[in-house]
Amino acid sequence: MLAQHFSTKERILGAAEDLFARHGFAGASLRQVTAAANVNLAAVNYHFGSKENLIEEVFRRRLDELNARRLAALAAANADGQADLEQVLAAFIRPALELSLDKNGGSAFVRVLARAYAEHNARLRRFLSDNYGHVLKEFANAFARLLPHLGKEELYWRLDIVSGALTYAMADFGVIKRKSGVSEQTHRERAAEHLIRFAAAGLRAP
Amino acid sequence: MLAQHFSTKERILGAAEDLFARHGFAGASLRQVTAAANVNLAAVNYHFGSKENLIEEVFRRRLDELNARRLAALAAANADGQADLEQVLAAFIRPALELSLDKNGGSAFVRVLARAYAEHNARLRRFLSDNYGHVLKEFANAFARLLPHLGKEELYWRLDIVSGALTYAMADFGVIKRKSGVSEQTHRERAAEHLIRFAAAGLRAP
DNA sequence: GTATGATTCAAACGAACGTTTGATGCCGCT
DNA sequence: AGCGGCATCAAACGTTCGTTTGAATCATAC
Repeated sequence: MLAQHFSTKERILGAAEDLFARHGFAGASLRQVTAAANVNLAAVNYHFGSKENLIEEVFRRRLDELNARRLAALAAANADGQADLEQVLAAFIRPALELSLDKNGGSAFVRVLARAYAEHNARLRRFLSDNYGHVLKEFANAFARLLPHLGKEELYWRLDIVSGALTYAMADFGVIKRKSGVSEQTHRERAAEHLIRFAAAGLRAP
Repeated sequence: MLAQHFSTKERILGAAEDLFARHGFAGASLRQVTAAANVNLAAVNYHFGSKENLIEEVFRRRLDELNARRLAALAAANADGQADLEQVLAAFIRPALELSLDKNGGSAFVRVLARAYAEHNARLRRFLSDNYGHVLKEFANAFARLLPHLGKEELYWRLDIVSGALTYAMADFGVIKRKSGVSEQTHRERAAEHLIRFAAAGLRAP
């Protein structure tokens, strides 16, 4: 399945990402994963220790970069004076879009991320909040500065709605189907544009 | 677990709904379900034929009523003259809210519904589109009349975002935690209010 | 009261699961 | 050449999975 010039660990991570996206964490077996990765069944427990650890590594591999990109984009937006709402939204949304366009399984990962929300699994939520928490805080602060008329609770509600819409849209759960003449890249870029416009108006609501 | 005065079928459906919400379709076993329902393991295959059929029945039981309520609310909103955007949004969102407040597992079901989106399972998607399709069409028409400045494609994108945000918010995936002084009912009603305000502004965006 | 059909039951089916084992291959070292 | 360690391998571990079976139990009708 995956090219031979990737290491065993990388091939497992890639195959796991793809199969977790398609069948869920419980629904994808290590036998399916190792078969798709063209490695021995025992390799998962040798390199990762357990299936649970493998799941966490699938997240860590992508989230580290996603978080870094989001913070960098936010810093860049703030660098030239006060950023406007659309710029901050873009700093949050565009890195997720770019990730979803990554050649090596990025589009699978955004769907895995959406599944993580559906799993109320305590260990996974804790892991994600440890890796995500400070990023969300930074963005909440940026939004609070731009929307001073909103109370703190009101703001949190709206940001929650935004991340829900983002998760759902990037994971392609909706009914909108990509038209045959439109490339996957263009399709997702349009999704991001619509999302930013919609979210900006929603956040500005009185 | 479930009260004894419910029939075997109903007890299975209730327990399945709860466990599917908590562990997913693959993650919840029929042994867990039948133990929680206090029925024999073989009862699932006797009454439903298979696990897949049981999953579909879990959906059918709730969706029939959810769809009927949404259409009734839409008709009522249109009855007294032209409904405004908030009324049509409420006709879509409030029935989902009421369902989530249902004493007998409604809040579990909205989470099951969110899982259904994450599963790209072809059979399940087909089943849902068969049972959901005409309702979404009706609402799309109502929104189109209220937002004539939006092109058809633009409108569909935005409705997709709205249903994503709704699914996510009702399933309680976000970081917003219910405050200790606030009842579950109040918490969800506030979520619906925020959602309607946010979505109305987003849909009206130029 | 007994025959009939629907339901429930304990037990078992083969298949698939995550994990472990111990042997074998491979590579850089002295 | 021989050693030491990582890495890979086929095979097996015990457990759990969805499903099936055939007997026991229940309710209803005559």
